[in-house]
Amino acid sequence: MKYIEVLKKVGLKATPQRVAVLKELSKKTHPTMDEIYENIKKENPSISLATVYKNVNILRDTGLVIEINIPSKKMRYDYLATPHIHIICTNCGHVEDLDYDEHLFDYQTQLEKDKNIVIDRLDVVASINSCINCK
Amino acid sequence: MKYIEVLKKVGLKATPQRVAVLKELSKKTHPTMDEIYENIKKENPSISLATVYKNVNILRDTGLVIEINIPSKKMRYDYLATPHIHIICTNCGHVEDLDYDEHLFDYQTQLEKDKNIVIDRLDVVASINSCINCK
DNA sequence: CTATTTGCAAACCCTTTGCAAAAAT
DNA sequence: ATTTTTGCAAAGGGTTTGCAAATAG
Repeated sequence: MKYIEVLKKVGLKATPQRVAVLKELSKKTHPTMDEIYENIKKENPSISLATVYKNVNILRDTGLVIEINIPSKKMRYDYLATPHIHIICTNCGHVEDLDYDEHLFDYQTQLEKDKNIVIDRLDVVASINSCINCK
Repeated sequence: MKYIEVLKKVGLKATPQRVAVLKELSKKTHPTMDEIYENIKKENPSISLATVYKNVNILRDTGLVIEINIPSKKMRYDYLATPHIHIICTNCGHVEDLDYDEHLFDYQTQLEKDKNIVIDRLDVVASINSCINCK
C-alpha cells in the first residue's frame, strides 16, 4: 500500500486513522483541520478530532505535510508528495498547486551557495485577490 | 513623520498606539504578537494587548504587514516596507530577511503571464533546520 | 511483548468581541 | 461634529493534554 510505505519510511506506525489522514491530504483539496476530520468521519465515524490533530501535526513535523497559512482564514494543510508551489486567493481562500520549475530549483541552489546554507524546502506562495472560484 | 504618512496613505488614523506597532514591526526582529505588546509597553505602559491585536490585524489587512508562519511556533509579523523574502530556521525560529532579486521578479512576471493572473505578492520562505542562532 | 496510538473530555491559551470613554481628523 | 480607536474584561474557539484502553509491529 502506497501510504503505508510512506509512513513506514519515516518511522511512523501505519494506523488506519493515520493512513486516512494522509490519504485525505493527498486529494489536493488543501483542507482545514476540521474538513479533514469531517471527511474521514464519513468512512470512519469513530475517529476523534484529537487524533486528526495529533496525526496532522506528526506528519507536519516529518515534513510530509505542510501548512498553508492564508491570513485571516483557517490554516490549511497539504501533502507535499513532490515539491510544488501554491497560488492562494486571499479573497476566497482557494488554493491552487503549481509544479516547481527549473527557475526555482536554480534559485534555490544559488541561494544555498550564496548564503552557505542547506535549504530543506522553498515555499513559494503567490497571493492573488480574485480567482475563478470567487464571486 | 514617516510612519504617520504611511498610515494616512492607506486611510488609517495615526494613533500613537498604531504608530508604535508599525515602528516596532520595522525593527526587522519579526516579533510575535505578545513580543510587540511587551516591547511597546516599555514606552507606553497603558497600551492593551487587544489594541495590539486590532492594529496588527488592520495593518495585515492593508498589506503593509505580513504574517510569517513557522510550523509549531507562534506566528510572527513583519512590516513589508520593500519586497523581501525570508529564511526561517525551523529549529530555533530565527527569521532572516533577504532582498528580492531580479530572478524572482522575472519569475513572478512569467507566472503572471502564464497563468493570466495579477500577483499581489510573492512570498518566498526558505526553511533551514540549523542556523547561527541555534544552540 | 513493548512502544505507540487512539479517543474522550477537560484544560489551555491565544484571539476576538462588546461597549463606554477617549482621541483623531 | 463625526468617525474611529482604545482599553477592559469577558467570551469564544481552536488546539493540546492526560490517561486508560486498544493497536501496531
